[in-house]
Amino acid sequence: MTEKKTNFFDEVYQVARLIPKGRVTSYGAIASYLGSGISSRMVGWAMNAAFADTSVPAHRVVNRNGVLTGKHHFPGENQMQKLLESEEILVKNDKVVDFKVLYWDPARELKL
DNA sequence: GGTCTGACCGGCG
DNA sequence: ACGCCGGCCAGAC
Repeated sequence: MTEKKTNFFDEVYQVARLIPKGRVTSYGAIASYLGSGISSRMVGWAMNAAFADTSVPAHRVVNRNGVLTGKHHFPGENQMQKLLESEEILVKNDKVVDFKVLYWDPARELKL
């Protein structure tokens, strides 16, 4: 099989790009949407490379608590928050305000 | 070439 | 309620 084997990295990028503006999602949500053969940790690791890609809004991906866990990886400590605020997403104490409201679940939105 | 960590999550004690 | 551990894949030392 010359097919690419589980390049879940690309899959994560695709889903991340599908995140609507002003919305956020979690690593586990993407992992769950991609199905078995992937865990949240891998999403984060994939995001590490995705964050280097401006085409991938990695700043819209947060953890289950809605906390900007990966903000420390951005070029600026407040870079991630700045990007979120730029999209009308309020961030307080490194946490997304109304996270559950802005939460965008691919397994729910893309399922239909 | 083996081991460990890594932006997490969920279950179990 | 809190703490620890296991799990999934891949890259780095």
